[in-house]
Amino acid sequence: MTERKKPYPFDVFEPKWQAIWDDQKTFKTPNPGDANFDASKPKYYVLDMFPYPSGAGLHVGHPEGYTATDIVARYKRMKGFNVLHPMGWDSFGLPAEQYAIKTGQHPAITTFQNIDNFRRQLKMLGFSYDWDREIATTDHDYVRWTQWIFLQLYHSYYNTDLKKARPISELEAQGLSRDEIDAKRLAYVAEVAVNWSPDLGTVLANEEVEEWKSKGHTVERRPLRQWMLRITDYAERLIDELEPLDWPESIKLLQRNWIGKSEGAEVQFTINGEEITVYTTRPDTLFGATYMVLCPEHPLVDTICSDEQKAAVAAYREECASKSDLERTDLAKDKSGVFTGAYAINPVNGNQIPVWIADYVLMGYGTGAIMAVPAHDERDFEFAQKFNLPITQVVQPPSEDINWQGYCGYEGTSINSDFLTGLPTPEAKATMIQWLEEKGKGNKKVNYKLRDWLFSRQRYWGEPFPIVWEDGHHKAIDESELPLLQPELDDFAPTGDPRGPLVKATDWISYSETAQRETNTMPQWAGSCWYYLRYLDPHNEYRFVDQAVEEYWMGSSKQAGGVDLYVGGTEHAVLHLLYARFWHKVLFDLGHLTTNEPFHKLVNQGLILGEDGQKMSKSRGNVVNPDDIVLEYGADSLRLYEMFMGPLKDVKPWATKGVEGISRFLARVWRVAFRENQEGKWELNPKLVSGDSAEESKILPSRKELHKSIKKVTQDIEDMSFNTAISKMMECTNTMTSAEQVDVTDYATLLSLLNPFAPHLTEEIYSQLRDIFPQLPEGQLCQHTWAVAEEKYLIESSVTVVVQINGKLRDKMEVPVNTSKEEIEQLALNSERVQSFIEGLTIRKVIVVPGKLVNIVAN
RNA sequence: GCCGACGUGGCGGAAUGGUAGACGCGCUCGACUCAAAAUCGAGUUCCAAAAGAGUGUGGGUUCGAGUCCCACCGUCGGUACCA
Repeated sequence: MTERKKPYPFDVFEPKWQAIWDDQKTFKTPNPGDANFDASKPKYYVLDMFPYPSGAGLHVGHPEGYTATDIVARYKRMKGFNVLHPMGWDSFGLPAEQYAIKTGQHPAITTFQNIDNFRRQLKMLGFSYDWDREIATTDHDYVRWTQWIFLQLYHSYYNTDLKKARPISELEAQGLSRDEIDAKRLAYVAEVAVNWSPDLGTVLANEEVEEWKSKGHTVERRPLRQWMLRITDYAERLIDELEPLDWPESIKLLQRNWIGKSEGAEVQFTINGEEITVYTTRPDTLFGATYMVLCPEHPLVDTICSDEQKAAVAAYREECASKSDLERTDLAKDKSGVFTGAYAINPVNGNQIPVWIADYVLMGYGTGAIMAVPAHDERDFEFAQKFNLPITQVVQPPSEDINWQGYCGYEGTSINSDFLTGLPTPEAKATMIQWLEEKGKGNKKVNYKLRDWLFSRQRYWGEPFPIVWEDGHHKAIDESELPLLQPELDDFAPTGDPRGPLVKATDWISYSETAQRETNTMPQWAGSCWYYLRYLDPHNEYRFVDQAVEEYWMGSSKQAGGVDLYVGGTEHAVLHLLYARFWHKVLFDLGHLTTNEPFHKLVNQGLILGEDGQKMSKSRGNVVNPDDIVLEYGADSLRLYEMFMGPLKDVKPWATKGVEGISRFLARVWRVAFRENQEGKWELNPKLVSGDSAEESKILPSRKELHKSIKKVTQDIEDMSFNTAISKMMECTNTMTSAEQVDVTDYATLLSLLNPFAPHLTEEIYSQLRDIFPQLPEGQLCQHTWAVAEEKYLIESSVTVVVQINGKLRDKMEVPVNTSKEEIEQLALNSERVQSFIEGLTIRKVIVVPGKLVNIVAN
């Protein structure tokens, strides 16, 4: 790359201002109780999703959201808010651990190096974070409180009457047994089928399986004893309390679908005198239940299976057990199953129906058993066809055109259904539920797709559980023993032992003569579940966050949720945002927090694609490195370009030519203030004037444009429509560029509008101008008050009114602002062009929109 | 399959139901220069221009539709036997 002259000297002043902000702690935010805290100002908490500090460094996607929040943060400060704008690191994670295994280097070392690199890159972009609040989830001090929160979960249960978490001590007081209590904890142990990767030596979340498989790792299904968090108890609240939040409707929907609420009934069938419960959303179709299906893992399978079918059933169960969730769904097209030899009695008509097992019924949802109604369920229909099972129609579709066979989901009228016959579906459902409840054969039931959260991992680089095992029972260690750090290990490699690599630390494991430590660690989600709370009070040694501080930053009497603005990618629409909401609610229930929701307003930035319109990836070779862009065009150009590309939430392709355009714009802003002299030095542009040297007529066009810009930019920032704000500032700059004179205060005001977007350039120009024009207000622009548009400069004396004939544009005319409707109509009709078009036509109607247009309807 | 978002110049994108294409990129021409770069100025939806056409397609509502309604097509994202 050849070194060419910079269009303006960003390479000199950008590092200079970054150093000033660092040294003077310009963006340090005091807490309530701190010396220079101003309680009269309203608060505003702007949060970014903190990054995982990968070895690859910052991606251009990071500065997109981070610039948006930085603009808002700087704007709100100028508007007179106490602004909290922190940054930190989500620094536990599998990649660091894999790298450690490969190189033998401790993951803490690479993690710290990566954090240093990320911090350098973020500072290079001039974000106004309060770096004194920086945290990393791997900090010992942070781990301590993550573990403390886990203990809050461990020591709580969900009280279904109060619909909130309550301390376990309440159950102890009720005299419940140890096992009964353990079965109610929000953090509990269960034997579950997991995705185990022998070569990674850990279980993986369902959504991680694909990724690691593609990297050549093997993943298998096996039952393991795991820590679980009882998020399902919160399913209802996680749906209901989403409602008042200012989130994109599509994200709310995504969460609702993920939680998957459905309303129906549980129905008791009997097999050989034993009761078995099924769940259905269509109790009105009970008369059409012609067979029953249990999932292969159902506990009743062994007891009901007939001798003749034992071998076949056992073979089928084995086949299913070896399949992963993924393989099971891959084979979704083709139904498989085996007859158990048993028959169930349908409670509504006493019919004997065959009981099958099939893998299209899942253990984890409902009761793991279904009544099959092949006439009105697509899957049951397929299955019944394949195995020649009877099909009985019990719902008449709403229209003759609809084929009832296997057609599901419609509501119609019950037929062939005894006491339900003739009833429309909603009434039939209600009637059936009432009948079941009266006979003690079933009840109304709400079900959720959401499963409990599998919370353990078999990794080294994660928070250890503050738990020990004694006599086969788990128990919490004391809070005073926190943080419980991982032992030092030279070898982190997986052993194949499903307890994880920590089993190698024999000294560490041994807690006492009789007790041993839990060797599982927490998933990466743990740290990201509450980091926004630790920012509030990051150095507190006594509490995870001080109560008064938490109440100030998170509390609000008017809105739901504490963080005023949260910006991040859609990839976290469900998991992170659901997990964080869950933890927040538990802490709220236990009295530790003031709001029941963490994030009031959520905005998702859109993905930035490569120049080729494809997703950026190393293999495609279309990755843009922010370091390169900053070197060539400067940080302000990168910031501005990413905001100018298009609406924040849209997916949009990168174009380096576009960065050049933005760089030209910033150079134009610079050249309103400075011009190059003979020696190539920048000197004051003589068009900048003040006081007596200003000629009203020469400075007025710029001033008018400026005030329009103030209005537009203010509104656009409020709407987070940054691209249009920038185009308005471009227009204003263009006006000043071509003006003969510009009043220096007008120009300074433009700089203050641009300051949140391009902080380095604007501070540099302003500080230089203040040396020449001492009448300008003191201090950095970012500490000034946001400009207010003056009405007198917004008023125009005349407007362009367009004249349409039958909706087609035919003429334009310039009229004084206050011209009456009647006058405008007359002027339009008198226009020569209009005359030529309406010649020979009859005018039917004339519509006049004052100040805008005239539409003449004629034929 | 289902759910959601989106379809506007050569490109990124603007448009409270009221002048479609702001602003920027690219391109063309001009000024400056020995020359180039940079910069500044003019132009740039299509058609040679007038007329006309034009916001994925077809209908509808309206004096007037990119915008509202119905149907369809396409692209992207999420989800996947949830009974």
